[in-house]
Order: sequence, then structure tokens, then C-alpha cells
Amino acid sequence: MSAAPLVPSVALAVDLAVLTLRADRLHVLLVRRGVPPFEGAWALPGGFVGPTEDAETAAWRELAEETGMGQVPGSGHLEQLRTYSAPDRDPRDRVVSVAHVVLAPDLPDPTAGSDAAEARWWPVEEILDPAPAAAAPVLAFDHAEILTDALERVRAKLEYTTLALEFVTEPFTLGDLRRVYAAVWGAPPDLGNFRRKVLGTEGFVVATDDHGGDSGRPARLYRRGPARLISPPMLRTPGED
Amino acid sequence: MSAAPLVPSVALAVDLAVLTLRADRLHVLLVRRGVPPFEGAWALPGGFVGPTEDAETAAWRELAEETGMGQVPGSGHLEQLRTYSAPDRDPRDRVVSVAHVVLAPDLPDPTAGSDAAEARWWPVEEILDPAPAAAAPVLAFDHAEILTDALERVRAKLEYTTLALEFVTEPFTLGDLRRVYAAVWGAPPDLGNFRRKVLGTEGFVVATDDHGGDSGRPARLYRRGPARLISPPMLRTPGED
DNA sequence: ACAATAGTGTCTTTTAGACAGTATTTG
DNA sequence: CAAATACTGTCTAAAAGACACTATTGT
Repeated sequence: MSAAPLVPSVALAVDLAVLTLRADRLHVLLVRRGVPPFEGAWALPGGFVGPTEDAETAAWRELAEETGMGQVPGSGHLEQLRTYSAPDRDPRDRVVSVAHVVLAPDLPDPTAGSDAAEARWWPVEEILDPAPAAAAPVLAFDHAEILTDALERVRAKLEYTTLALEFVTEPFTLGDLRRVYAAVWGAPPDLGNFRRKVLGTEGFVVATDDHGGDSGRPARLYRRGPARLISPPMLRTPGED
Repeated sequence: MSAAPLVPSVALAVDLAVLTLRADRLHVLLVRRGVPPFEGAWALPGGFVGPTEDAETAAWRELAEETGMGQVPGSGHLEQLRTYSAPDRDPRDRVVSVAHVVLAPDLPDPTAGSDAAEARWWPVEEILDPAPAAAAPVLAFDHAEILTDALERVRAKLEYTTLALEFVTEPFTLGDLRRVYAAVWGAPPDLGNFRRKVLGTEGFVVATDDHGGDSGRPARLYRRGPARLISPPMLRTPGED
């Protein structure tokens, strides 16, 4: 006979804020819940952590299930955001969620996962802005808070890391990269100053000999460089959102 | 009859990296474990999250239990660090820990807590450095990794926030504040440039009319200002560690 | 007087901000 | 040709880095 559990147990979940760029706007992957609670509501994709997994492994697995994104290095970035543990964040059971942020280059339209009735990309601003016009969903659980925190994390990290590279596919132009900053920060950095900073940061990008582009003068194509930090940082000053 | 639990449950804990400055060196609060596993080993203080608590509330409670630090605003800073969830991080049960960082001004020597046989402040460098001379303990669980991550978080945040204020008691001199940076970064920032930056950042500190100091010319005394961000940041360039 | 710390000033270099101008492509 | 984007250059302002120098206290 063992003592009553002094140590309450919780269900451990992961939630994913999967961000990508589509048509120069930041989008987040949402799934329509097929099971209670919040059945029928839109939510961030996620799932429970298996008995032999850590949170990050579970997050990669869920990501693969929802999007088909593999753990292929260089084809996406996943990092822990923070843990949400309010006792009543799930109205039925005690579920603690380790939220993660995923940055991905443009992905195909998702297919419904196992426990999701539907899945699609939504422009982030439509989800977070109080614009009453659009048919933007109200997210289940505390997922709006998670998305807000994820967005602020990404905005901040574009300042002092080369994380913007995770949003583009190789090869890319400096215009492509600049549009990443424009979409995340809400306003494009000055053209000349942006080029000076990117090209002046050793290892940010690696030039190729090729050129390409959709319209206008063909631009030089680049690949991702090995640098991970931008020092001193590229600060955002213009209209934040 | 309900289905077998597809959702494995875990025990949810918090661990605290409580950092303070003593004699111009950064110290961390360690407790000697009084119960298995790792009985007798040194570890970060922590405990389990109660059924009606979120992780941060539990962290504040554990902090009060271990140190007597209350939730008094302005007398300490607590923030979530990250969650450690490796399935085997506890050799006996599945325990997931939401680690937190606490910055505190110099506190009295701790008293043993409920499940801790002993508690004391240890210089951080002695714990993390591979100096074989000192009788520095090897931390239980993955607590050395947590401490490393906590230290890097604090080092980074001193660059772009006014968090150094959390290490000093009011009123304080600019020399006191500079010694915080020296201890955390491993080398003091240039005297003149540091003063220019702190005094030039509106709301970092608020001057009083009083003077004080232990030796040398008495210095003006300051109180904490309302500013939380330093922009542009004060970058650390000298010997990092 | 000397040690110790506080406080000020200044010169140089780096970097960012602002913006003008030229270049090369498509329609 | 105009539109669109790529690319380069330049002037200015802000900030940091590296110091030197003066000021005020205790011993």
C-alpha cells in the first residue's frame, strides 16, 4: 500500500506555432479541432508527449504529422517558446503545454491530421488583430496568447540572429530576405541599409554566380551562410506592426 | 469502462536558479538533497507544482520556502527559463521541470527547507568551471545544464534590459551597478562609457541627493528607474567569462 | 602623500539613418 | 518608353571605444 499521491500528475502536451511566409505575409498553421474540448474551434496544432519522448522530439513528430516537414536539417527551425501551465487552461483535464515556435519556408497547403478535421494557413495579423471584418477565428485554449508570444519572439530574434533565413528557400535574393523582415516587422527596412548590413555581416549569406527574380532587374542569388548571430544587431525602428 | 490512458501523465516540477551577488561574485543557491534520488547531492532548489498552481506560482512559493523571499514587488525578479523534459532526467519517475531564474539582491544565508538537509550559496564559477582544486559539487539531475542556461540568459539580458537593478539594494551607487556587470560578464565595462550609457538611458536610474560609499570618494546614490529596456543595447565585448 | 573610488571630457572609429542616383530587366 | 526591382554611393548623426584628466574622500 503506497501513500496518497502528494505529487499530482499532469498530462504533458506540446503546441506548435508554425510560421511561414505566403505571398509576403506571415501565416500560421491552424487546425480545426475534431474532438472536445473546443470541438470545431481553430487551434494551434499539437499533441501529447509520449512516454519515451522529450518535448522537442514530440514537437518534431507532431510537425511531421501535420505538415510532412521532416527533421531535415536546413529545412526548418524549431525551438521551445515557453510552457503554459495555468491550472484551468484546459477546461476538462490538467494539461500543461510546452509551446514551440517553428519557422518554415513556404509549405504546401496542409492535409488534415489524425485528430484534426481540417487544417489551413491563416495570416497572423487576421488572427491577432481585432479587425471585426474578417471571418478570423478565435483560437481555442490560450492559443492566442501563445501565438502572440511566438510572434514577439520571432520579431526580436530577427534583430540579433540570422533566423530570417529559415523563411526562404535556396537560392534566394536579398529582396526575398528583405521581404521576410518586412512581413515580420510590419515595415520594410531601408533598402540600402539592409543590404549593407546583410552583406557586411560575415557569413550571413553566401553569394552564388547565378541571378534570378520574378520581375524587374534580375538579382544575384544567395544561399544561407553559417553565421547565426548578427552583432551588433539590426534594430527595428519603423512602425512595429 | 474507459480506454487505456493514451495520454501518459508526468509529475510537474519547478527548479530555481536563484542568483545573487555576494562580495562581487555571482552566487547560486544550492540545497543538499535529503531524499532519493541523488540523496546527499547538491541540487537547485525546487519542488512539485500543486494541483491549483501554475508553474510560476509554484516557483514563487518554493522561493519563499527556501529563502523567505516574498512576492514583494521590487525585491526580486523571477522569470521562466525553459522546460526540461528528457524522459530519463529523473532516474526513477517521469518528472518534467519548468526551470526559472531568480535574480535577488544579497540575501542572508539560507536555512534548510522542508526537504533539504542543507542549503548554501555557491559561487557560480566554482560550480560550472572544471577547476579540480575546489570542493565544488557536481549537481544532481540536469541541474548543471539548467544553471548554464540560466547564466547565459542573465548575461544576455543585462545587455538589453535594466535587469542588473535586481541585484542591488536601494540606494546604490553607479559603482555598485557596475560591479554587477563585472560579476556577470566576467570583466567590468569601461568606467566612463558605462556611466555615459546608464545615465544617458532615460529611466534606468533615478538620482537622489545623498551620497555614500565604503571607500574612496563618496558616490551619488541612486534608486531603480522605471525603464526596463536599454536601446540600443549595451553590448559586452570584453572577456566573456 | 598615497590609495581608492567618483566623476568629466575628448578624440576617434564604427555604425546606422536618410536618401539620391545609376543599372538592368520586362511589358 | 515606363514600371519595377537591383544595386551603389554619400552625407550626416548617433553611438561606442579608448583613454586622459580632475575631484574627493580615508589612512
